[in-house]
Amino acid sequence: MRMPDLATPLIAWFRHNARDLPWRAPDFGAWGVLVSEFMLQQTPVTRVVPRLEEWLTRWPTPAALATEPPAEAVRQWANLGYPRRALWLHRAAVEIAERHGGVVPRDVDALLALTGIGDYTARAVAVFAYGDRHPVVDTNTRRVIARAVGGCAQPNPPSPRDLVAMSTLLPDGDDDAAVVNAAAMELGALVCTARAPRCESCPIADRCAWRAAGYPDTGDTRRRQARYEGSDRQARGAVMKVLRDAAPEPVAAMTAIPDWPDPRQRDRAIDSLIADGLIEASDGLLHLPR
DNA sequence: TAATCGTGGCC
DNA sequence: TGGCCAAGATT
Repeated sequence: MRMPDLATPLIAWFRHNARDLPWRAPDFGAWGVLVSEFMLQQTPVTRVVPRLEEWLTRWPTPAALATEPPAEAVRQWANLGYPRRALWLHRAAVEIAERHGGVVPRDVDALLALTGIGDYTARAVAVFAYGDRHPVVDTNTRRVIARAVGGCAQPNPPSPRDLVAMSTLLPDGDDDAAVVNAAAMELGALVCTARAPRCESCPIADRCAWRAAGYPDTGDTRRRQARYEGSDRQARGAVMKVLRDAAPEPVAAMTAIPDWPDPRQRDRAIDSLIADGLIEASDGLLHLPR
């Protein structure tokens, strides 16, 4: 099966339809891109934008963040969710200060060696901050490729094959690689969405394998998210909120979420947060990590 | 490989 | 209203 040229229409579409997002400013910098990618891991764009501005105003460089205790990163993270990302971003900043002279590395393997950076984030930084040619594959891109190339309604679970598939869509030179990567993501976010895709305004509809096949329901391998209400995650989130709001003052362990319906679950949440390094305990008091 | 990990908006 | 979804990484 020959691969249709998707890059050309994607580039043209992106030039006219890309959202004006802060990290797309030409002088935004590698640190800003790195912070934005951490925040964007599973958190919607609209919630990230204001927090990102605050973060970069307070810590304009990795070294600035590295001089602060992790507690400040966790507190500044606020309600973005998955607070371990704040901890990992702080660790990454320390590693960048110590191992890379305070400069966000450009090499993908060096980026992958940083705490909290995986296949997606490493390549996103190398491509969007430095303009190098690598495949950048997020959940949007996987869905676009699954439909346009694979003819399936939904992507398979993430796999190294995704990187190969995206590579074949990139133009040869470095110049447009970043645009095509960003365009595939943007198309998935705005047009080729998970629910109710807007195929009537899709720039590659005329070469979409899923459309050509008549939009078959190819099944759905996704697993349902666990219920949040009443979960350990909810208990952990409640504990973290109490400690964030109290910081820098510590909180007595017995009074953290005192009215939680299940005391055993509350204790389990506290223990797991300590194990994760998100909180610390001393003399029966809980506080954010110093 | 599969489970785990927050939070909030949307339909 | 409750399930689905959101620029993933780690273990």
